[in-house]
Amino acid sequence: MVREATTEQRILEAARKVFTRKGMAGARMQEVADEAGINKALLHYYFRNKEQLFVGVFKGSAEKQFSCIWDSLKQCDSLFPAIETFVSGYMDRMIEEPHLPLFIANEMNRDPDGLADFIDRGKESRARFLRLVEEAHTRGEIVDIDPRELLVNIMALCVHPFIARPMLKHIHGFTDEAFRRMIFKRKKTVPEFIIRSIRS
Amino acid sequence: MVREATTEQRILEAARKVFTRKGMAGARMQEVADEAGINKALLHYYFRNKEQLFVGVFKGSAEKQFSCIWDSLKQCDSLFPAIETFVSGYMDRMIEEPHLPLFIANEMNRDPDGLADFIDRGKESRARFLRLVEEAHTRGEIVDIDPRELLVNIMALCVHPFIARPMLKHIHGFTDEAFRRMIFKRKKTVPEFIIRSIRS
DNA sequence: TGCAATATTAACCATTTGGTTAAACCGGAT
DNA sequence: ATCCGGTTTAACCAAATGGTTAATATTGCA
Repeated sequence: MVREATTEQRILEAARKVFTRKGMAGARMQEVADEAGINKALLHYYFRNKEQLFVGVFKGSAEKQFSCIWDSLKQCDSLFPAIETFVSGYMDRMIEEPHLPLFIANEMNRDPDGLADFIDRGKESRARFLRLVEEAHTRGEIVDIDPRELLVNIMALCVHPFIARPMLKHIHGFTDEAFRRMIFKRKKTVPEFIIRSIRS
Repeated sequence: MVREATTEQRILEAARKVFTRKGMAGARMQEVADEAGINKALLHYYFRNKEQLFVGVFKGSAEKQFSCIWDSLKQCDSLFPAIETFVSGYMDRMIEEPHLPLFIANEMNRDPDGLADFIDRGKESRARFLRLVEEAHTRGEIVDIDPRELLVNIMALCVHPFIARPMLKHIHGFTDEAFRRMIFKRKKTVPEFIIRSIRS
């Protein structure tokens, strides 16, 4: 029952694999073509050039990443469950595509202005989360903390293991499976760590 | 009174600038030569090829980074001051070279096995820190937490702003100066955030 | 001074790589 | 069957890029 993908989809999927692993600078058009099982010229038939293909990949990946993360918050209307949901959803997403955070960070660093538009997805949910923090503080549930700073801290605790994965694997001698287990453990311990810190 | 640097040092310094900004894949030998103000062939005179030059840069940068961070801990013999010292030292170091964390993460991701040796610097200090955590827990000063997980959390909170810098700058509309101010603020708030969470 | 070793350069080379072109393929409408 | 548009490919091209070479400049020293 698998609808066979269109050529354009096959290309985008192959490009996603190659670009997220090697980055824009390290990726080779020939490698994308091989991965997709097509002739290199077809890449230029569907996407004018490497830049266009890259943008197609980055846009899709970044928007999916951020919408996934933020949309999970829509049901939450109190802070602590929101934090739990956010962390859990974020980590689930990154387990699916462990290379994505580093890829996005990297390319944003290379071309901040050109790519800025693609990371705006989920702005409303983000604003809503910041409001949840303020309200929780008003109700005296949490200590006084800059909501944006709290958000940075939460994202830091979620993302960092995936950014530092090769180093963690080397220092701790993690296998892929052990790394996965650590992430699963963190789905519980990270929200606990955060909430212990801010609960008043 | 500035001792004029040797050509090899000039090359390494130029290469450091280019490599840390563009990465191994994105860096161009010609650009390094231009940055150093010398002929491209000289690069191959002092360093056999791009890979060797890259290794020279990475080794120096990574070892300086990690030794800086860990050596700052040597005087501390209780946990909370150690955390304050660690965070403060880490951030000072990264303000000097904001691109380094992403560079290291990126290249470790590209060639984990080949570069693993260069990130081992400071192993003893690291072990000592883990012991400090255990002792603090034994004395009942902190809650029960996996010391390695605590360390990951601390590093996450230090490093993440530099990894996500372009995104933070875009979302929060930070200028370079505003970003610096945020980091300086975090030198105080991050240790507070951590200690609030683990103090029992 | 002059010579030998080292340092530096301009010119060049081979390969890689993004991109183009013209021809072939293929499915559907006439 | 045949024509036609969109699709796919093999072959090709020019620029970029890492690397080499042979000649020149510089330095230290006998």
